[in-house]
Amino acid sequence: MAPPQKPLPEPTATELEILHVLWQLGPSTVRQVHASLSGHGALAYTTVLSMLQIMYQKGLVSRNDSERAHIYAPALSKRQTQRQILGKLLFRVFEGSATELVMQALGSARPASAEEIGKIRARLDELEGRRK
Amino acid sequence: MAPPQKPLPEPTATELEILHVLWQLGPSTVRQVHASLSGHGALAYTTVLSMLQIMYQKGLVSRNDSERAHIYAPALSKRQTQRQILGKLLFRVFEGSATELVMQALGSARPASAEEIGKIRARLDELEGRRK
DNA sequence: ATTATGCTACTATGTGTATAGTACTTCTTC
DNA sequence: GAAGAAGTACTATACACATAGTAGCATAAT
Repeated sequence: MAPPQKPLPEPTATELEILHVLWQLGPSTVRQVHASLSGHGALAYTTVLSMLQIMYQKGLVSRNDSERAHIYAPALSKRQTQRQILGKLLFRVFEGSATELVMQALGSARPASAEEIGKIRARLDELEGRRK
Repeated sequence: MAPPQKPLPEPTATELEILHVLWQLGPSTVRQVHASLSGHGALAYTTVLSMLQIMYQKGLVSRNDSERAHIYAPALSKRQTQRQILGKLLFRVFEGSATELVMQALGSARPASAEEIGKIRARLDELEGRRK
């Protein structure tokens, strides 16, 4: 079956775990993903296989089946995925107010080192510069 | 049945829509929620009822059934809920990096007015002050 | 009092998620 | 070439979500 051209659903929590592996390792086989995921209450090999098949159907990953062991790769970059999810969240949870989102993020989550704060400031400067 | 004392699950997308209504209107009957929700492809009255019953079981809303028409109220404030969701998201999607989250939020979503940016800066100052 | 109205409880269905097993196929290695 | 290993496809199950209908009870209206 050819990769469907649907509007790419949001990955679920488990799917995200798998995607994180793929972003880190690059294109990988089921076995590699499974190995990288094995730790605590690890998933069965066939479960990872099933997940990747489902994700392929959804279009969340692409796959190369020219070799015996198919090789899966993320359809979208980590950045792109993060943006997509954040975009949805923005409306679902924050009624579209990016500022509220950022303020909450800076309030609840441990904010970051001084250096990190600097990076955020730089970004703000950039935004203002572009805007003015 | 008494309100269960479980660890409060994350509200789903539909549940959030209902919560937004409750946050806006304050404690409300099913009818009020349903009315406030009716617009586009509105839900049936009984669907809203069912949702609220489920949400009550989950502990997402409290309810006062002293009157004939039960009155539902959010269990957590909007702020609290937003934080909870953001906290989970932080790990699911951003591997715990609050800075990454904020940067992405400032990059993708329309960033906010100059005034809003000021608010964010103020928050950063606060954080630095506290930390140094 | 009888009817009509409004409200909740209970039940139901279709779809998605998470999880995994079985069976079939294809290499690889004696 | 027979046997074992490794891989995928297909099937299955249990639970959650979204949606809504029906029945039964309580209140209100005549």
